[in-house]
Amino acid sequence: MLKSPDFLPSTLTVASHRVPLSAGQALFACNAPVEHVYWVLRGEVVALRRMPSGRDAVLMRGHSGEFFAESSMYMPFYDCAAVARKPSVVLALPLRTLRQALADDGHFADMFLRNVVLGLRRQSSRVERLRLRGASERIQHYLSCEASADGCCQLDIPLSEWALELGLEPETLYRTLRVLEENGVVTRDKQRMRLCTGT
Amino acid sequence: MLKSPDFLPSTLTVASHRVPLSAGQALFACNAPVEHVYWVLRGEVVALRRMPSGRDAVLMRGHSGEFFAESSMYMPFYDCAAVARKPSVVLALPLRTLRQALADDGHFADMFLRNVVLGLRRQSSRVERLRLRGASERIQHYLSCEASADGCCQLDIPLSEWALELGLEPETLYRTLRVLEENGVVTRDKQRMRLCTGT
DNA sequence: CGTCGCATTGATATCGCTCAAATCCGGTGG
DNA sequence: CCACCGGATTTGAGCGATATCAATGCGACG
Repeated sequence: MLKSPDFLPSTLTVASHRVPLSAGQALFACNAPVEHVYWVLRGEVVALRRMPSGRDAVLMRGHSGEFFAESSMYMPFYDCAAVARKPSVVLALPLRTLRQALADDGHFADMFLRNVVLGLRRQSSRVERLRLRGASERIQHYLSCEASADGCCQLDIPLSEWALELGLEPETLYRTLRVLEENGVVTRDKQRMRLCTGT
Repeated sequence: MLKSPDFLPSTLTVASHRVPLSAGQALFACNAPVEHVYWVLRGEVVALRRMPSGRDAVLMRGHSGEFFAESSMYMPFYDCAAVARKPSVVLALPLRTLRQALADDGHFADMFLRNVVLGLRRQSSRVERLRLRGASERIQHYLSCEASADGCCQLDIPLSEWALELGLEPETLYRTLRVLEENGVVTRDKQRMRLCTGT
């Protein structure tokens, strides 16, 4: 689980260092200079912005096996803070070395771009999903987008987590799922969903 | 308005071609081979997936001055269709030439990555905003994120469009904005907003 | 002057959130 | 093997925020 991505060039591997984080611990502060891009080895890290109301808005989220804070790599200073949500370990990649590697190593540049591009795809899909009104629309959008070739969708998270992903409360998800099943729109076996074809 | 991005290398400019689209016209079909990445010169293009229910789910949206379908550049076939929502003009960049340019032209590769990365940032910010419950929270999140250094926010779109961006109905936006003004949380002059600091 | 799109306000219906309680299920320890 | 526990899952009841429907004002533009 603590493996670096296999496409990292040796220059980056050598220059990087691991940062263990306990739950709640800060990775970087707002207004700090951007000096690293991170790869999440384990756990979960979130980018937070303090809103005038005093509440913290989550801007971004990084899970195991994802880059984190790569969207700040073109800015001099962070405009948000980052803290670990769970006990985590991240790999800190120095920005200078990263830029050099992107320029020198075509294969790495391609893989890096690929990661960012796929992340963009995922986020865009989420945006459109969250824009939908109604729980059942969001559920169907998700299943339609994330289903494999056979039309099934194996969730590896509890439904209560899925609810958050969909921007719903767990109770609403349970209820709506039930209705969709009754109407034959989806079939379900534990955490294996299937969106049924038809009208 | 129909200007290509200025960082396009000449090889791409030469190899590209403009595609005018009427409202509702298809740009590419699902399962078609991925042969281009697009730059939206004018209008709006959306990526659609037909849901089993028969409805179309919007996966992605491209506006003027944005790349479109770049997230498919690592896939052999499109898994969604694309159609213009308004009369539009897009610049079609051949994928082969694009890849070559990314490999050969470091500056272009950097600018391209920059575009994708900033797009990712924008989408991530939107995701977290749409996750917020309540119209006023979303409004404040937006203003807090998009405000310039002086804390002001000049909207270049009608409020009704802003409402869609926020995942709200226009009426709700008008009303909530009114309440926020009355409470002194925001000041407003036509389409110039300002989020007031304080509790 | 008429029309059209945007902005605004009112009244009402609806949907999802909240609080609450019961059940299920996997894991743990006796 | 069984009792127990905590988290996940269900289901119920009621409330509040937002969508929806409707009507009016308003400014741009032909």
